[in-house]
Order: sequence, then structure tokens, then C-alpha cells
Amino acid sequence: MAANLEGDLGWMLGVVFRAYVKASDHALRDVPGGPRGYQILTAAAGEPPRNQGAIAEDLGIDRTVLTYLIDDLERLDLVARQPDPADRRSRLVVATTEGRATWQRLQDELRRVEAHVLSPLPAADAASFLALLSQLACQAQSLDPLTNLCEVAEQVKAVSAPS
Amino acid sequence: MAANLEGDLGWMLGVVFRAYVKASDHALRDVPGGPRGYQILTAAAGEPPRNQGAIAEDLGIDRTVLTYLIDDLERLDLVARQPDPADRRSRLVVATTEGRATWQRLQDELRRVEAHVLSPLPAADAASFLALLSQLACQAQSLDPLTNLCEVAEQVKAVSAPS
DNA sequence: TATTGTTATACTCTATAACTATA
DNA sequence: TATAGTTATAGAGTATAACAATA
Repeated sequence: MAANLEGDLGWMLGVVFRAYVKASDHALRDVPGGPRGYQILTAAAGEPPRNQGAIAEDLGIDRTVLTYLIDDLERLDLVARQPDPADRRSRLVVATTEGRATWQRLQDELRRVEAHVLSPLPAADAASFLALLSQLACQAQSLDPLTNLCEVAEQVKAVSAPS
Repeated sequence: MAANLEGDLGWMLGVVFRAYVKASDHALRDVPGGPRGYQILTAAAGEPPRNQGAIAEDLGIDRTVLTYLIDDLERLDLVARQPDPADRRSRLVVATTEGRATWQRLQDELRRVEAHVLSPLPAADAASFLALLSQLACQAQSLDPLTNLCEVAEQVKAVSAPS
């Protein structure tokens, strides 16, 4: 039985993930934390606003790490901590006007990065890949953390984003 | 325009990658370096044997990191450094008999882990996902490093693994 | 002069624990 | 008593640079 690195799921995921991080590096050069900073900005620009614990779960990072990342984004005036009227221990992370503009610009650039990473595949295959990956990610995310981000996203999409 | 974390390629890859690492954690509990240690073992069990620089490229890690990881695997008698007859600077990393047995056992376990991570998808979709991911990984790997691991793997597969 | 591998150092990232304030 | 967030500390992981051996 031949030992082929090529067929290993962990290896393939790592290679593609690193390729994406490297390809997005230039677009995210001014965002503290790179892809994670962008993901925080995405969460902060989304609805409804969530607190730090929920965002940390979505991103798969420790809440202590998130504190520093939010500090950096707040220092650049991209996001703000808002008191949660329902729970005074909790802080809702929301994007500022500048943060939303930055997020919009970054999203456009990252779409091109994604297209580049997926460029080895024909368009139909790339779409299939994204759909399958989305299913896997949502399932993995819903099993592990207590909150199911994907269901929320589906609801928001259905309500607020008329296609 | 809604800001959905759910549609971000980087986020999805990260979620699935973390899910895989976590799912494989138990199977790889005795392997130094976790998934990376296993990948080194895979490379060491494969043909033809390669030197440390080539393996570091395949795994996307620095050669200085690989030195320590190989030290640990060698200490457990799973791999050995062999002098390269063609270049006395170079060291070929090969699996020992025990290393091959360990690799075989780990591979069986990791196949179950992979099946678990892919279990949200119907079997046909899981196969499609793996095929598409493989294409992306091979392309990314062939663009970045100088060596094209995937072509080598295809050749080896065609020659030595009659299906 | 360039390359392979090693070592030492420093830096970054992440995890652990203790603390404050709320619930 | 439990939770949200912060801070400080330590640990793991990673990168940088200098070195020896070889090409």
C-alpha cells in the first residue's frame, strides 16, 4: 500500500488553507490579525450584533485572543464595543461607518482572491465545491459550539436580502 | 448588502480544518506534532524517499521546524535519516519497519476520521468534494513550491498501485 | 558562491489562570 | 454560583540568522 500524502484530507485542507491565507495577505495587509481581523469585521458588520463570546465561538478562537484583536480594530476605528442593554456584562461588537466601508472594500478584493484560489476548477465545479464546503462548515460549526451560526445566517439572508 | 461570515471561503476552510484537526486528535495522540507528524510519517513511508527540504515544502513548514519534528519521530524509532548517496549534504527520511506499521494503523483510523468529517454529505457528494479539493490542493502546491508533489504521486500511483 | 541541515535566538500566537463586573 | 470580559503569565509554535558540511 503506497503512502500518498496527496490523498490525505488534512494535508489537502492545509494546502488550500495556506494558499488562501497567502493569496489574501496583500488584500488584508492593513487589517490587524489578517483573515481573523476581517472575519471579526464581517461579524461586526452583520446583523444582529453579537457579543464577544459568540464571535469567538464563530471564529474558533479563545475569547482572550479576541480581546486583543478587537482592541486593535477599535484603535483603527473600524469597530466599537457597545453595551448590551439586555446584559450589562456583555458587549456587542458593531462596525463603525468606516468599518463598514472598509469591510465592503475588502470583501470585493477577497472575492477576487477566492476566485483566484478556485481558478483551477471550471466555474460549475467551483460552485459545487463552495456549496459542499459550506455544508461541511455549517455542520461542523453547529456540532461544536452551542450556537448555530449557519441557521442564523440563513434566517437573516431570507429576511433581509431579497434576491 | 449583508455581512455573512458563512459565505467566506477563509472562514469555511478554517472551520473544516479545525474540525478535522480536532477529530483526528485522539487518533494522533501518540504522534509528536499531531497531523504534521503523521504527514511526515506518510512522506517517509512513500516512494521515492525524499530529503528534508522537499518534505518541508510538501508540508508547507519551515525546514528548521522539520528538524525538530524529525528528531522526535526518530527518537520514537518511527523514521530514520539516511545519507543520500547522490548528495552528501542531503538526508533522506525513511520510515522504519515500526514506522510503517504505525503509519498503516494510523491511516486506518484517519480514514474513519475523514469519513466522520465528511459524514454530513451523501457519499457521492463526499467523493466529489474530495476530488475537487484534491485538484485545488495539487494546483496550489504546484504553483507555490518548485516541486510538484502531485505529479509524482500520480506517477507512483499509476505504476505501483494497480487498482 | 549556493545549498542542506542544524542550532540558537527571538518573535508571534495561543492557552491558563486570576481578576472585575455583572447575572 | 455562574458568566462576560479583561489582564498577566507562561507555553507552544514559528520565523530569523548564523553556522558547518558539502556541492
